[in-house]
Amino acid sequence: MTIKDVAERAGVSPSTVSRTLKNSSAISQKTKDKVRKTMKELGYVPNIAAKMLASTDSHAIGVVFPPMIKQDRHSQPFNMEILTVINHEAKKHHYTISVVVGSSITELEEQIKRMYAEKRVDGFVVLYSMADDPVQKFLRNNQIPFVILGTPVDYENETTYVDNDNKLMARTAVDYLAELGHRNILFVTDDQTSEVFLERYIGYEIGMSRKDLISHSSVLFDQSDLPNLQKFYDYVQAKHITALVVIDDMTALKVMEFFNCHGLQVPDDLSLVSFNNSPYAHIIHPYLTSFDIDISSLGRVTFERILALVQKKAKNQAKVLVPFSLKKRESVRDVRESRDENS
Amino acid sequence: MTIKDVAERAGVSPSTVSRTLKNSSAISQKTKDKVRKTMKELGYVPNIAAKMLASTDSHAIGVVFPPMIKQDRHSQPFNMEILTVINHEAKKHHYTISVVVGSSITELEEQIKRMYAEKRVDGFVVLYSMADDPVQKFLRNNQIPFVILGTPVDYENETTYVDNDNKLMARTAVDYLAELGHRNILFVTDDQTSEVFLERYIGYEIGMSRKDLISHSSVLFDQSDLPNLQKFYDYVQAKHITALVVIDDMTALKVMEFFNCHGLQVPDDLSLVSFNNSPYAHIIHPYLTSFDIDISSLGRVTFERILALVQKKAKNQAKVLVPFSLKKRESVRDVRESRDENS
DNA sequence: CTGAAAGCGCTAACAG
DNA sequence: CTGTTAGCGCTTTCAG
Repeated sequence: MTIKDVAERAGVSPSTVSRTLKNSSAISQKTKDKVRKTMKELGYVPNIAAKMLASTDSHAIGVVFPPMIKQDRHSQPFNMEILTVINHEAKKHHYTISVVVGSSITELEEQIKRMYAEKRVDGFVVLYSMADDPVQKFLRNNQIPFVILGTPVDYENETTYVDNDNKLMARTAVDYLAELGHRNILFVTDDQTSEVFLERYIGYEIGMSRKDLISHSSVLFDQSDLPNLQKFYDYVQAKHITALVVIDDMTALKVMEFFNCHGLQVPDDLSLVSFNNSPYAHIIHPYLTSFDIDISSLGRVTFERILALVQKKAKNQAKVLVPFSLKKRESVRDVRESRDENS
Repeated sequence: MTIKDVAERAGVSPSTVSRTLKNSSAISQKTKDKVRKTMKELGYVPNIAAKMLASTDSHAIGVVFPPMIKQDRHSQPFNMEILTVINHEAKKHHYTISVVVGSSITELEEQIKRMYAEKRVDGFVVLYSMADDPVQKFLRNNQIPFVILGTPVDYENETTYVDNDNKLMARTAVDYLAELGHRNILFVTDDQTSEVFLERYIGYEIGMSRKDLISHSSVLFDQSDLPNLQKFYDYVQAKHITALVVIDDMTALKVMEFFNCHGLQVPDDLSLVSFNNSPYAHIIHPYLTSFDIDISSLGRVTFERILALVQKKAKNQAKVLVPFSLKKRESVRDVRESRDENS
């Protein structure tokens, strides 16, 4: 089943068939219809290899996952969800998704280089962002189309990216907590290097200062680091912390568990808001108050952008911020009443 | 950078370079060395499209995920972990992984058909197994190489698959619980249609009958189905159930939470063993006693099999059972002492 | 053991 | 608006 067979059967030349495939405006509607009909009849499907060879584009996009350094990374439902959405969009446009996964940046880098050299993909979607990322550097230096799902650290004005407004989210978290009477609020994370942490932390700081509250350093929550855990606990007690903003739902769960073991209950003693609104938010009570980051939109827009780039329908840069929403559930308590009692 | 450039520079013909690439035995070692050296010098990377077109194989494998019907499916760390492992193996052999994900079987089917028609992949790895799966049927009918990660429902003797011995795992769970004095044991699942459920449930039944214990019907745990939840609770009370075997860690967590809300504690009132030993097993106390299914081996073996199939180095059928191990943690209690007291 | 040459199926000037 | 033709880079007979 080749283009030739179709051409012959339809009584036209191969190039006409090819043009019909691309829906070229240089072909009359009548001919197109005829050709399309015989394509259907013959069950013709274009051979990708030939198309790639002749046109040097592959109709495939590489999706680069963050390095799976810690086992925990695997458990972030985000990865699978975004893959599903992106793939769904890709399918609509007859694109295929190839993946780049690895346990180290180096591994990712090697794979990307090979994929690019082999011309297997037309461009990449990068699902993470961090400072001095060799992957990003390589893509940029070689002018390979890519879009970041996240906020770039460098070259922000030269790279296309889509993200939520992380700063605003964190500010919103602080505002919400402050409204309910919380004044001593802490930011907790499981990683202090990622750009998303940085953005959210800054948002927290801004939010705090706007409310004339003093912001604290972020605390790194690592289940295996007992001494620090102890310090964290003491700090919460000493500073009369009543609320925590936590980097993601899974970490929030762990934090909750930690305090629970030490006699502090969420939300009675400690309120908690986290990010992502993943399935983790509904597993155990209290269900988590969490920001919905709208993964569907993130994925859809991301694919639209990379498509525009590889098809050169877009100039080189664009940034898109996808709206979020706060899902209010059980992990936050209104502490105003106690204040009223005292006053 | 084409094969021609290399040929010219090395003073040989393009076909010699091509043969060197395939490490053909018809080329002298000396020539190979020379050619390889100049390939290095020139940084030559073969063009996949050309290779595909000429040889009709793509050096790519499609990985088919289970239909993401419920949001929860996204949260199974298994998917991401296995993808990482398979991709790692693929990389070693210079293969690329393309994914097939979707929210329905139909979506998966469409994608597979297209990928195959376009000759984008040489074969597939299917990460699930269920009765009357159109995907499997399509692959089988068209003689497309594929291996199932899981146990096939039909045509077991004609299809290559790799899995843990699910029956034996469930039996082992029962044995372990029985050893510690449990006699009334229930099997809990969140899905009664998958083959893995069936296998494990049968294993449970066998285990029970071997110990002369009466096995119960499996209970379907659905957080949103309150009436059934109530029946479940009553049943546990009425039958003096002391231990649960639960289909996976995430469900186990939910079950634990459910009983906790109703005043039954794990492991004091109820012991619990689950499957997969995923990160969920360590999030909150009591940490889960769970079967480690050795995802690394599963992934590695699976890729080996599909590679053998697409390279026709294997006959059409093989089954591999990967060993498992039981990680004993906090969710199971030894109840023998109380029995001793009574006797 | 090595080279020459004929494609693989499609695209994209270039003509008409 | 449509056909002709020359490749894209690699594989693979067929000769030698």
